[in-house]
Amino acid sequence: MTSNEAGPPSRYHHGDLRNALLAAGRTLLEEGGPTALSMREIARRVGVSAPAAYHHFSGLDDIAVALAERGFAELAERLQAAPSNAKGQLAPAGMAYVAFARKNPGLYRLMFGEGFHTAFAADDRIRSLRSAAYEVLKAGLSKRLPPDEIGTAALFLWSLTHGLALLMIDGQFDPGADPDALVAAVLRLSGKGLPTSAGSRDHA
Amino acid sequence: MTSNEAGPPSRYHHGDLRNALLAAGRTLLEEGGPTALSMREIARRVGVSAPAAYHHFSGLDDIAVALAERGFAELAERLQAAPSNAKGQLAPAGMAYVAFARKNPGLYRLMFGEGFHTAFAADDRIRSLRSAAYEVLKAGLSKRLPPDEIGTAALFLWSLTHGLALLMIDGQFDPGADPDALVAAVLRLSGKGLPTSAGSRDHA
DNA sequence: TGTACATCAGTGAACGCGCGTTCACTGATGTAC
DNA sequence: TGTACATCAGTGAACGCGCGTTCACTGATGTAC
Repeated sequence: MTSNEAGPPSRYHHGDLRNALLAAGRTLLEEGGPTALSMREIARRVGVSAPAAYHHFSGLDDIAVALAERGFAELAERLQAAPSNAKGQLAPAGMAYVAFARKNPGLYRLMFGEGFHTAFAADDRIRSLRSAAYEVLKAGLSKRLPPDEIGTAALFLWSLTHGLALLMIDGQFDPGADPDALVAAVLRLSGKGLPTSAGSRDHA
Repeated sequence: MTSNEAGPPSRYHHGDLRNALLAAGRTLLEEGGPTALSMREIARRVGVSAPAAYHHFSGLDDIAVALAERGFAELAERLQAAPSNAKGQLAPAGMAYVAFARKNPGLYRLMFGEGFHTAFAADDRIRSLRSAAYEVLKAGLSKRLPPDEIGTAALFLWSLTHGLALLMIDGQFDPGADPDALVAAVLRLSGKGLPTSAGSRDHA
């Protein structure tokens, strides 16, 4: 008789309202993007009055921050899990990055859009999760590049994956029959472009 | 005594309200991004009642479309004016692209965000201006690449510039003391990455 | 085991806001004669 | 050159909406004795 079984449909005390609100927020995000995020709609979906949410979050910003935190944590995890880090290959990390954005377009837009930018910048956990994700990128690069080129190369790679992800998410081009193959092909160009394989070293 | 001199501050008939509304809309866009775009606020800034705007636009979407049209026209123009097209170099076009976005961040977000996506997709002029801009990119590539690789390469280049532009616009990283130099450095990596200079051809 | 009570987690009603849009209107303009 | 009138481009008031948030409240829970 714990409170997290698939329990009685309505109780006065919800039992796990905080998580339920976050789940609803996330769904809402995927349905209508960051601008659709709304206190009242989230509460409505959970079947609870809007003021109830204030027992768990200080306001809408607070919910957005919590959602973004989870998003950055998941993104960092996916990047770390990608095989790229081990072998110094970049494409797998890039694929994982774009795949995350494509699977969670609303969340991704929340994380990187300007809407809650100031709120996110003030949140320590988000800041550290963000930089953790970025470090994964850089770690992959450190196996191929001299230290002083890593910063630029990381920004290059981030720009490419971020841009590609957003273009796809926003439906800015026709991805054709096999979007994954297209992503792979585009990312492959980045690999060729990085100095390790771009110069004469491959052929020396 | 034409109506577009720096004339009497208030007349009943404005004289050039349509353009004034668009100008105000653009300013608003730069101040608060696409979500700040509002019929009432635009009218307020021009010093006119909100319903007056309906004599010139069918609604807010219509204003957004008109603003985006101008944006795409300007972007296409800047890309065409970049020296890249002539010499087959890509960096100048990339620089011009990112520069446009950085100079008009609100407009750029309007153009490529999801907010008015359906409205834009239904607009013929926007569609053709968009593809005109894209053709400039492809034209530059056609001088360096076999035809069957151009599609992927163009998407690569677009992703890179789009991503870099948005990361900068949204303040997602610290651009350091010389942002332009950073942009140039990042774009340079893309040049090295494209097959023309990436393989052994440079060294054969 | 039973009861008093503090605490926690909900509720409905309400406030004030800004928005897009519609309406019936009026003032200004320009054209026909 | 003067006047009637159609047309155009504004106006203020109003509708209905959804929002974030606050308030005073009540129902449920769990702990001390």
